Amino acid sequence: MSDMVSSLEARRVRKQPDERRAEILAAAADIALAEGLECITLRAVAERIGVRPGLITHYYPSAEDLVIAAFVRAAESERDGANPVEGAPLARVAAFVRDMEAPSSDPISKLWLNARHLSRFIPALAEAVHEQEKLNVASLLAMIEGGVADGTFRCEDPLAACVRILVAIDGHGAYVNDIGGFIHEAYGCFVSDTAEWALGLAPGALAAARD
Amino acid sequence: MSDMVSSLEARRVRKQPDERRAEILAAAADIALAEGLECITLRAVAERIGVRPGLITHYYPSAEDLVIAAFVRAAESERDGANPVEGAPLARVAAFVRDMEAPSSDPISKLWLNARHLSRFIPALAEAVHEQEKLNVASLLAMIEGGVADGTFRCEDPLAACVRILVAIDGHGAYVNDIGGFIHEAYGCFVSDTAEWALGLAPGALAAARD
DNA sequence: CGCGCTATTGGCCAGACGATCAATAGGCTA
DNA sequence: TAGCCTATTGATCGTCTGGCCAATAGCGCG
Repeated sequence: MSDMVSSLEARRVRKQPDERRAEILAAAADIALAEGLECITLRAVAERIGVRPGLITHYYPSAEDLVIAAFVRAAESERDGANPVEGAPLARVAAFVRDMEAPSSDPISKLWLNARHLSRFIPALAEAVHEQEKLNVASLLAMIEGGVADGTFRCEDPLAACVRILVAIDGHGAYVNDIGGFIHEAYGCFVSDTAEWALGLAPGALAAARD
Repeated sequence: MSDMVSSLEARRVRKQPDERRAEILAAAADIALAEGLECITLRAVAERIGVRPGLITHYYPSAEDLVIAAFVRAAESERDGANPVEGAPLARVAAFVRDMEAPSSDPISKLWLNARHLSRFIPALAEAVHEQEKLNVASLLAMIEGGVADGTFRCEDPLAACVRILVAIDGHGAYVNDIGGFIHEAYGCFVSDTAEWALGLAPGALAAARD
């Protein structure tokens, strides 16, 4: 037990560039979700994976690029992770809306709020946000069009309904950092209510679809 | 012309503490609206009013307190500035909604987005945001209740309608830093549409109320 | 008119940030 | 097993931040 994984680990580990790059990006994405994009510093990322700050600069010469890449990765993994492609349109939208309103979505809500604000100062991040937005639109729009085709949803303009639901999600997410609960229960189910309104469903139809 | 207002102004001006405090707060609020809360630094505020950074610390020993005070002041001045107490409820809500959707509200939208995100790291700011929220609710709720009383609006729960409209405003404002226009016109009039839905108005009723 | 109170200054500190570069050492290959 | 390529380090720089404190000078009062 002379050289176990001691607390003062100083052993230098050499990895393949691709692997190291992926490791750095994963660490940065973790920080983005858990602590915020502003906390993605050379030193914070380096410490998390047990290397020296200079190495982060070596793989990401511009720290700003790492921040943007971390946001993209976090947003992508979130979209891929919780979007079941199976099931009826009503059930899929109901599940999507439920997830968005659930506390489990707080980290991703915080990330989007974070990225939307930071886009003010980082134009390249604004572009990445816009790109991820379009992907979210495509994902939700597909669900809606499926429901319109089989008569479940009743709306003239599926894209308009999609936009309304996504904006509602951002409105809901804007309060993710608030203290205490909100003033009224209408906040907690704002996304559901808006979705029902936008999709021409009866009030409570989405809540009922969650068996 | 030996000593005009030269570019290298070094003359020391002595003011009353109250006056100086107000001057500092006003400068900080200006920065908050124009550049963002993160740009309220001792040096930035000092330079704007032609004093040395140390003086800002003298009046605001905690720079964080100045940031919070600047947000409160900017939010208050905005609420006081554009809320006509006269007119019919329909006209007042229509004007309020129109203002929120207009590009002229971009600075205040950016400020709220900014404050909501920064609340994640500054608990005291989160409290201030919550306080300003309650004031906004009270202001809008009064308008709505007036319209419900005279039969203009048809909604069972005025507070629920108020909450829905305010959340819609935040959803709309979340895109204030986006590049290019949005994908669909449903975004541009999301607040109007949501307000009509929440208040039991016919689609287009608010737009029509803007003579 | 001159004195004293205090608003204001100048200087300085420690800490965190991104970035750069020569020196080092890990691990594959011959 | 010896050696080379390069991934990784350590050290250092310049800049920004908030915060502190003694010294200075503006302005009102006597």
